[in-house]
This record gives sequence, structure tokens and C-alpha cells, in this order.
Amino acid sequence: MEVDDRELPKAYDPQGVEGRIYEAWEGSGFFNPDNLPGDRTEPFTIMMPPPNATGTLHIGHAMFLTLEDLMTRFHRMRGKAVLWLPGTDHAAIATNTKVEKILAKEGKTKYDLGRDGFIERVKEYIEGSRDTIRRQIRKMGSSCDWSREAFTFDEHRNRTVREMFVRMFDDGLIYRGYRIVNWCPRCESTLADDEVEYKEEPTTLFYMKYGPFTVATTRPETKLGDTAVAVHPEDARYRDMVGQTFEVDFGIGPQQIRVIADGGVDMEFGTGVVGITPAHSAVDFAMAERNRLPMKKVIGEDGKMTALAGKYAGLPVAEARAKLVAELKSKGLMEKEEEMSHKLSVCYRCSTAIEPLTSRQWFVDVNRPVKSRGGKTLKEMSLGAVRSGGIKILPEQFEKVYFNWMDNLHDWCVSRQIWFGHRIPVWYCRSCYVEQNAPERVGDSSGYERVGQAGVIASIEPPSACPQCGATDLSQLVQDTDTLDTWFSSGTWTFSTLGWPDDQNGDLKKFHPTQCLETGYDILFFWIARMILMTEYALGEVPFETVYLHGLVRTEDGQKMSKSLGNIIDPLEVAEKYGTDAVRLSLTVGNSPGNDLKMSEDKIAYYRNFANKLWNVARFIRLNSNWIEAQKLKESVPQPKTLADRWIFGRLDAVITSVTADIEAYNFSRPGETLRDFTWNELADWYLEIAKVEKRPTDDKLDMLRYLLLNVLKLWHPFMPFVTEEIYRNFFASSDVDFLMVAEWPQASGVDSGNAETEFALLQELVVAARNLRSEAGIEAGKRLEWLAVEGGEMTSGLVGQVENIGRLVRAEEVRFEERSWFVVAEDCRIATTSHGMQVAIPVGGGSADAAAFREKQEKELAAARQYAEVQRRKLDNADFVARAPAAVIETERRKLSEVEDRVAKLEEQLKSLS
RNA sequence: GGACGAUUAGCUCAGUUGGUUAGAGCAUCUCGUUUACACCGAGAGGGUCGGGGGUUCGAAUCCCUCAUCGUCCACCA
Repeated sequence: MEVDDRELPKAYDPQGVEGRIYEAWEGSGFFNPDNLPGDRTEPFTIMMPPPNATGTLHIGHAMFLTLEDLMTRFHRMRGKAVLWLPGTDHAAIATNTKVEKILAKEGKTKYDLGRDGFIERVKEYIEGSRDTIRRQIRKMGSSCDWSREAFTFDEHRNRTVREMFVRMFDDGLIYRGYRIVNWCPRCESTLADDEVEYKEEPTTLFYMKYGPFTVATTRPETKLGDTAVAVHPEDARYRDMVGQTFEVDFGIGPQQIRVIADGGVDMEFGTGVVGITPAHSAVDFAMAERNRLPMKKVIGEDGKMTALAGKYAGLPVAEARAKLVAELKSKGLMEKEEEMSHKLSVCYRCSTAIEPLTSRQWFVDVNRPVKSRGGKTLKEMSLGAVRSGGIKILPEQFEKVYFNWMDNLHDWCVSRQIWFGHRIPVWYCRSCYVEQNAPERVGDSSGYERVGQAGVIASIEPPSACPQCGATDLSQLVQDTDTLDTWFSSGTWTFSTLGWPDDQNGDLKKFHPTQCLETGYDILFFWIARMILMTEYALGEVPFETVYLHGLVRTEDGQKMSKSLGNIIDPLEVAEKYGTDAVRLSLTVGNSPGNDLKMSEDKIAYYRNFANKLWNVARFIRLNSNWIEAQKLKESVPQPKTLADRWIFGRLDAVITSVTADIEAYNFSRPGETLRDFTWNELADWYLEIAKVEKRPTDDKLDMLRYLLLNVLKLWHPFMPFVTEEIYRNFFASSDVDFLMVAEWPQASGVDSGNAETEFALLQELVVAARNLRSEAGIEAGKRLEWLAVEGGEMTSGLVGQVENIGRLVRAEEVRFEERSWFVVAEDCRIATTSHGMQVAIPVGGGSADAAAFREKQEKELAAARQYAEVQRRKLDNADFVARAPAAVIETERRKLSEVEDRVAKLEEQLKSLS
């Protein structure tokens, strides 16, 4: 690209750059690994956690896009075949609910549209809004391969889901059973255990007379479905009654109640007697299973009492409760009422109270051995994948959380009664299928439908005949009306996106298992656990090698961001205001896996300033050099000439090494800080300042500057892709298709910088000491000064040099330092001593106005030095230390002691001369 | 109730197998517009690393204990 002579704008202008750059990137085709230059055999793959197709980008999305893009760009520059595959999620329940709400506004329900009409409506809605999220993902600079974009509800995913279901069914892992589930009466669907949330609510605890007992309950209406009472096995009050049966009547006729003993009962709570309602409580259901109790379903899927509730039938539960309580009171059967607080379970989508009830649902059996996987159960496979180290979870502590959850995993209820979702690929043959009756007693295996059940056909394509009875009348084959849990389809995300099951030799072979899955810790169970389970089952391998869990983005004072609190930071708004690079950097630095990140606009503004700093570093180099044919030089490693050259070279090498190692190890915050410190504090504040005061930049210097700039740009690119690419295209690019994005990642030059680091540190100390003196003496900036420094405390007289003002000391010092000649002039000097024992003096003229203050400072320093010397002496007097510490450590400690003793001596002498 | 974390400067956090006198950014204070950048530069102050005990020649780092906070899971019928 031609370098024109037009001056670059003083400040970096992201708004004018980002759109153009992203278009150029996308147009280059390099987001697609197939188009990357060179021979790339090693893959690096990340599957993007698909945002809701109907959503808009929030700061959490911005964070994961930033981190994933960082990894993607880094590994692309490292020469790998990088695939970052984007996609969107159909989010079954969420989208279903949203569309239902829209319909409600039109005064309609889903029943007005019918099943097919409703799904069409949902699809239209998704199509209408999906471009928004796509555009917003681009806005963050995401270098993902749009040509492979996937959707969790497209044809291919549907094909995958059917294949998975049928395989699992045939392996006996999927069964249909009559079990207790979490039921949302509003959604009219089941919910998985982890889709239930809890809300603290005041409630009334009723103490009701219950045959020979008194039982405390918050839900008297469920007592109509009781078939037992339970007491603790060690409860002396009731021990004699265990095993007996008695009758109660709450006004709907007699109920047979057995007395059982179960360790799950809390003797302290209420009366220590629990009414057991197997059909409407998960805990009771479990007890009923242990004791083979009969169940009685008194609440229906519509949230109303069933026929079994006698005269209460048809009433909503709340009304039934009120009526029953009134009746019990009037009969004197209500002993007392207590107000208490209690955690109500609610639907995570619509916050409606969950009604636990027994229902016929499809389950995935996690404890059944799978022949094709060496007899391991799904649970064992999922545990083994992490336990064996095949999957590494970051931060590591979440591995324990994962094990804990997996160990306690129950069969997974995968059927949902909502319309929008992947339909369960099961058909019933009307001529031979007989629906099993609900089992009479909990725990009976009757009522469970499994592989081989007459008339139940699990099939990838609609069957043309019933394999059991041979019926071929298609109208007699009816598909199950339920849909699958949305996580059943997202569980296949890493391999369904790569062609499974139809094409297993292309992308799947090349890119699976993926290298990293980056997502929030809040969906460790929902999603990650399901992906591991599904992938281990389907492919017998892990879905990803590393799981990187990020935290939540919170406000400055640690609150959760929410629209209702009005404290959200809209990533698009701030990206527009401060630039995407600034937003990205503010989401990277200070962010560590598993920890929440506090975010503020100030922080973003700070990194906006930094992006501008980088811009100006580039601009300075350009303006102060005869910048021609830069590209010719960009591959060469220049030879460092001066101390500063050697120093910055050593520093750059160290930075390249540590940044590379950190990113490889999924550590993103520290390399950001390392680079910021290097760019700002070392390159700009020292190296460029030194370069500035050199009389005339030589060609060597220019090569140095170019080399430094190019490497800095490369190192920053994964963090701040836009500003770095823009500078690159202005300064280095040889053509329109020459992109920093695919430049080679820097390697340490390996040039020997000798002892430059130590020497430069001494120089810096001298300069700082001199600046301090100037500051203390109140010498105004423009004043001509003579400055002096002395090495080793040996003061000799002689003029070192005259400089325009003290701020320009750097150059003179540096030159002198190379020559190792330090001098000091005699009179009226302020003297400072660096920690390495060098002294700097500045003539103040007119005497030392502040001699007392200066003396005080020196005294303080002396005291500190003496104390330190004492500590060192004691350390070395310790026989154990000398005997046991490594020789190198002792040597270091001895050296430190002699250094500090020298310093003490120097300070003492100096103070003597001051008095 | 179970599990897992956290506690370092006023704030946000680093601190890599225990080893220089514990670091950075922000904020504060002082000085400064020196043509790369005021979206800037130069400097200063500020910490007995939550309390207590232990292991060690040596502890922010390892162990025990207490306190406070946080998250997840389970959950009272």
C-alpha cells in the first residue's frame, strides 16, 4: 500500500475505521480456515456459544466474543488452521414464550393458529430478528467463519437430533415413564431440574388434625392426594405406630394412610410428622419409591384439582386451598397457623409457580451401561472425560463443582410440551400400541415404555409401517406431540456443526475434538455437561479439550446489570462512543476465569486513551522518520546500537515470550497488562523520549523503530484488532490484501542485550533522582541547568553537560552512561542517592533553601538502610539458614548485606558533610 | 444443611511449585502545554497481605481455627 504524505489524524478515530476494516477482513476470506495462507495442519477450533436468535447483544456477549476472538486471532497468527464457528440458538422455551406474548397482544393464543401455524409464526419472528445479532457480532470485530454459520433449529440440527434420539432409544437409554416432574402450568410443559428457580416468599404453615397425628403443611390441598405419613425412624413419639394403617377424611371421603419411617424426615420441623403426597412432591415421590406407596394425582396439568379431589375437582389450587382450609377450620380440624418464609419454586422463564406432579415423560437414563461404549453409563462417561484429564476446566475449582453435580445426576427429562422445538421422533401405531397405565405404586416398573414396546416406533424418518404389527396405514401412525428439551439439541453443538452424522470425514475429522469451549459458568450444567454427555456417547471422544469459564459482568459497585435497574452498559453504545478496541480491552484486562468482572465507563475511556496512545506512538515514529519503503525492511531484525536499543530489545524479547506463554495458557489479563506497561511505560515514556533527543535519526534507528512498532502491533492485534490493523495498513501493508490479521506472530529475536537491563535500570534511577531534585528545588521547567551525577560516591568535579532543561536530561545521561563517566560539581548542589548507591547532584544556585527537609529525608533513608542491614546480618547469623538454604540464596543474601552496608556508610558520610 | 471460593493500598485487582525491602491501574496530592499524544508528561504519599495459632532458617504464599462476604447445589413438608 502506498504510504502517502498526508498527516495522520492527531487522535485515533475508531468510528471512521472499524466498519471499513471489518469489511476488508470479511472480504479477504481469512475468517475461513480453508483460505488461510500456508500449509496449516494443526487446527484450533472454537464453537461459539450461540446467542438467542431473537436477542440483542449485551455486555456478556461482548465479553465472550472478545475472549474468543482473542484466542482465534492469536492462533491464526501462530499458523494454525483456525475455525471459529458462529451460530444462533432457537432457545425453545424462551422464544415460544416471547411469541405467545406477541400473540396475546393481538388478542390471540397459539390455539388460534394451530401447531403448524404457530411454528411458522415463530420462524418468521426469528428470521425477522436474527440479522440484528449477526450484525452486532460483527461490530465486536469477531473473526468467525460466517460461511459455516449454524442454527440450533435448522434442518441439519434437526437431522442430528433425530439421529441421536433414535440411537439412544435403540441402546435403551431413552424410556418413557410415569414420574414426578417439574410442571409449569403457564408454559404447560415440564422443566428440567436446573430450569427451576427459587423465590423467597412468605407463606402460612397450617397445622391440621390428621387422624391420630397433627401434620404441618403449607399446602393443605395436596393432602387430598396423601397415601402415607412419614416419621423419623428414631422418633420415640411415633415409633410404635410405624407400619400401621389408618383412615382420614378431609371431606372427600376416606383415605387410606400408612405410617412409614424415613430418615429424610426432620423431627424438629412442625410436629415431626409429614403427610406423604407421592404424586405432587419430589421428596415424597422418592420416599414413596423406597416404600412402594400408591400414588394419587389430585392436581392436573392445567393447575386445577382433578376428579380424584372429589368436590374440589376443577378448582384452581389456590381456591381449593382456601376452601379446604375454611372447611377444616369450621370442623375444628385446624389446630393452628404459623407465618413462615419459604422458597417457592418457579419457572425460570415465566416465574410461574411450579407444580410438581406425576406425568408420562421421556427420560434419558444416565445409569444404564452402554454396550458400544464398553459398558459405561452416560454418567460414567461424563465423569471420566474430566477425571481423566481429557477435558480441562478453567478455573480448576469448577471441576469439583462439575463432579459434585454429575455424581448426583438423575435421569434427564427431555420431553417438553411446548410446540416450538425439535419434535420427538417417536410414532405410535394405533393398531398395536396400548398405552401403559400409570403404575399403581411408585417404583413399579409397569407403566414404563422402552425399546421393544409394542407400537412404539422411534425412527429417524417417519415410518412407513409398524415394525411390530406390520400395519402400513400411515394414518394409524401418529407422532408424539412433545418436543425435546432445547439442551438436547445444543448438546450436539460441537459435532452437529461439523457435519455429523452425514459427513464424518470432512470438517468433523479435521476440527473435532475442538480445542476450547468458552462460556459463562452459569451454564456449566445446562450446556457443558450435556455436550460432554452427548459427545462421549455419539463419538466416544471429548467435545473440547479446554473449558474456559468466564464470569459475569457487573457494575462498578458489584451489582448485577439488569435493564430494570437501569444500570446496564450497552456494548454497542460504548463501542460507538469509545471504539470497539477500548471495549474489548476493558473486558480483557482484569478478567480472569470464573471471576466476575466489574465494568465501568471510566475503564472503557481509559482504554480508549490507550488506543490513542498506540496510535500516537505510530504517528510519532512516522513523523520523526523518513518513512519510505518501510515494507522492504519489515522482515529484518535490526542490530541494536545504543544502550537504549539493547535495553528495549531485551525487553521486547521478554514481552514476546511471556505474552505468548500466557495466551497459550488461556491467561488473557496478564499479557494485556504486560503489553500496556511495555508500550506505554517503556517504549513511549523511555525509549521514544531518548530517541526524541538524538540529533538526527539514523537509518539504524529508523529500522529499530519500525521493528519495534511492527512487533508491538502484532502482539496487540488479538486484543485490539481494529487500531492495530489500521496502523498496519497505513504503515506496513504492501498491498490491499496484506493483513496484520494473518501476519506471523512475533518470535523473540534472541539478540544478546548483554547487561543492558541492569545498566538501563541504573540510568532510570539517576534520571528519576535528578527529576526529583528538580522538583524539590522548584526549578522551573524552561531553565537551563547543569546536571551532574557521580558513580560510587566518588565525587570529582567537572561539567558533564548543559541541557535545555531538566526534562531533557535523558539523552545526556544516556550518552555519558555509555562512557561510564560520572562527575559532579562542587558548590550548592542538591544531592540524591539512588538505591544502587549512585548520586545525582543538581546545582540550585543561591544556596539550599530546603536543606533541613533534605537532611531529614536522608536521615530517614539511613535509618531504613540500617534496619535492613540488621535484618540481613541476623539472617546470615542464623546457623540453620546457612546450613540449609541453597548456596545461591546465601550468596545473594551476603551480597545484599555488603551492598546495604556500603549504602549505610555512604549515607553516614553524606549526612556528616551536610551538617 | 452440603459444597466451592474469597478477604493484599481509599477503589479494582496482580503476586506462577515458600526466597530481594509486597506490585500495577484508578483515585488523591504537587509540578508542568517541552509540536507524537492534555484521550498528555514528570513526581509524591498510601499496605504489620481479615484476626489468632502452627510448620519452616524464612509465610501474602502451606496447615489449623475464628470472623466476614460471595457463589452453586439441596431443601422444611
